[in-house]
Amino acid sequence: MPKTTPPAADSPTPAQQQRLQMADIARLAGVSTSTVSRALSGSSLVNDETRARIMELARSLKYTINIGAQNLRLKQNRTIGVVIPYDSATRQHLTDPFFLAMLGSLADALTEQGFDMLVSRVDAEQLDAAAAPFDTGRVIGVVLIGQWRHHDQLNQLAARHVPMVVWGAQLPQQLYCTVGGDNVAGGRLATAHLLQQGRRRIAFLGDTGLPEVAQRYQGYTEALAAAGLAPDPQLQVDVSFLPQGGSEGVLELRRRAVAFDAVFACSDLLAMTAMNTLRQHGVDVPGQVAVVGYDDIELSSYFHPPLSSVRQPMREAGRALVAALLELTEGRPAPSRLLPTELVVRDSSVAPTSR
Amino acid sequence: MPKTTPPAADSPTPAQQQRLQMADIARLAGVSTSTVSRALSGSSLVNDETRARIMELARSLKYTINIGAQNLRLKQNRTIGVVIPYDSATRQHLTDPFFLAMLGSLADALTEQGFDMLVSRVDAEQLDAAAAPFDTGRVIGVVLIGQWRHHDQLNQLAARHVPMVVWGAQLPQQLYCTVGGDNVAGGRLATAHLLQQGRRRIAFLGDTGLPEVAQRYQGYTEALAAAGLAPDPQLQVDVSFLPQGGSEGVLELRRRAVAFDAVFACSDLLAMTAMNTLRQHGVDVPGQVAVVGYDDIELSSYFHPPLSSVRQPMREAGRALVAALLELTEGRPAPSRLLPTELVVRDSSVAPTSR
DNA sequence: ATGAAAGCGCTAACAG
DNA sequence: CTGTTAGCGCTTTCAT
Repeated sequence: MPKTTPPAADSPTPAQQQRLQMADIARLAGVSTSTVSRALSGSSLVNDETRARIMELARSLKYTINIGAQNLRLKQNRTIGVVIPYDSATRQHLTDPFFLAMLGSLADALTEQGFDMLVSRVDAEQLDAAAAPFDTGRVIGVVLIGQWRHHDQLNQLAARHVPMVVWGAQLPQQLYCTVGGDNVAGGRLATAHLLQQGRRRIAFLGDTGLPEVAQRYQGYTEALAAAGLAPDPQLQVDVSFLPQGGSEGVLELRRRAVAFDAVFACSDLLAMTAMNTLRQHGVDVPGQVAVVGYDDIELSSYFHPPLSSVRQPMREAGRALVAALLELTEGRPAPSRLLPTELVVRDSSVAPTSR
Repeated sequence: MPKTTPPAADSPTPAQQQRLQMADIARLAGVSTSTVSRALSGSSLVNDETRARIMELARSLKYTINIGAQNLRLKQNRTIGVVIPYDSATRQHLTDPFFLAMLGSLADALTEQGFDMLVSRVDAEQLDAAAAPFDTGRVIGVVLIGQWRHHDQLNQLAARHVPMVVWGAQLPQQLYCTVGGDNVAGGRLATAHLLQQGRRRIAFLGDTGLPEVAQRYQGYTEALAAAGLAPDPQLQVDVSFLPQGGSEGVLELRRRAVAFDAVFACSDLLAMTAMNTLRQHGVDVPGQVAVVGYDDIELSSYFHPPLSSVRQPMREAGRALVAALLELTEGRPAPSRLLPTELVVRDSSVAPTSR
């Protein structure tokens, strides 16, 4: 008769609920742990009847294999890390809805693929910390949302062979894999649209020190050039992605006493606060100044007036990031990807007369 | 002379970068793994010089202890699960900024405490799936964001001794720990404020089938009662938390042909879409109808008109959820907590005349 | 078809 | 102070 000692009747560590483990199931089923292991993994090496019995037992006792031990033995892991850098200067707290939407999209894509998501935040000034969950073996790779100004640090991580894919812009001499929206096209679309609305003095709100913004600015200049216009440096303002950036941008433009009849902002949040500030100064949107934002966050369509915006394909973004990362973890190269952007035209950029 | 075989020069599994491990460091330092283990954990049992040498070696080689193996040996774990249920019917995709803000707040609180965050999404109709990361030993406890209508399922989880704390309302006969805003007070504050603005016909937008909403409604009726008014059922509309809910609510009120001079919406998103729909119907906000929302998401202050809202203390919420969960994982009881709410008054609820 | 035994990478007695 | 040994919970040869 097998011993039927209840699973470790002592309670030494309060944290340790004496969890059921494979040995317990084995004892209860009157077989060895090998058999239980095989049965639970659906091995054909085990008698059908035995397997059924074991599985039933496990299910009724709500036994589940300890993934940590399994991972150790199998040298496998199905967790990937998602790292959201924060700007240490502004201590920006994950505030832009776009980042959050990306997080949701990643969560969905990972769930689809049967992966777990370990989320962490790191100081953007110390991006190498992003590799910590990988170095400690917690995750098999890392998705980094946002490259900021840290191209070099990212290259270093890549050189260390940390499987990593970054949401951001493709840059020259880049050792890491990026997935990002087509920022040049996005900038071009927005600007061309504003030009088409008859606007000629289009202000650009965004910090061109950031790669993604720089590319949008390039698209902006391209569209201007195509219309035979030269960009006026006075119309470009380096503002941060913090919400109040939109307000500051508009104020700066007024300080410069530069005339403008449109604003292209590099995020919807910026566009919204810019619109508010314009309104406070008695400027009609879109009558006097047309506005286009970027990202097309959900709220944009509910804003007043509804905000025109450049949409990035979020669902696709999450999938592409995950797909690329999985390639890398398999040891295969992952080419960077550029996702298409589209312009969503709403009231903020279309003067009533031209509608 | 110690053998200096390079760490497993073969590359069998492409997924397996041959990671550096403790034995390698030990060999390189000419000591045993025990000594390395002790040195790295800062044990005083090891010679200062030896420890320094080992640590230097580890650092220069970027060696980090494999957490999985360490956890297994130590039977410890510093990962907690954050589960975001989604409504399977509407397939609502993590869309409300409030949930996202909560996620950020939790990330911060967990980082502060040196815990990792494993995020997963589960179908709200099968909330028992929320326990999976715990059952498999991946996490030591779970924070559930939102209780929806699944009080009973949550009770079952608690009965199974899954360490879990839920963001939501305190309910009678509840076996699990909740942390939540004081919904009754929130409802009371908002309603009292609207009454004070001279409004008497205050519509309530929110599905009272949800515990949190029911409590806000109770606060609403209490405030009405304090003013000697009885709630008019015609003024309450069960709308979902989806953004379009606000619009549907307003349309329903018009269909009922019921007069109202204020709207209290159970989320800011609802309030915003309600305001848009009112405007589309030529109703002035706040002139004819004053509006108050709930959650005070960041965008509310940038909306037009800026939205009055009941604020929940997000930073505190994350901290409280984490603190309660850690208590539970330590085997101590964790009492449910009610966090204070406050009303943030902005233009949407204050008619220009009364300003 | 099943069990015994070894070992994934680490730590903690127990000896020296 | 340091090394040897055993074992965390699991999977997998290798026998039987």
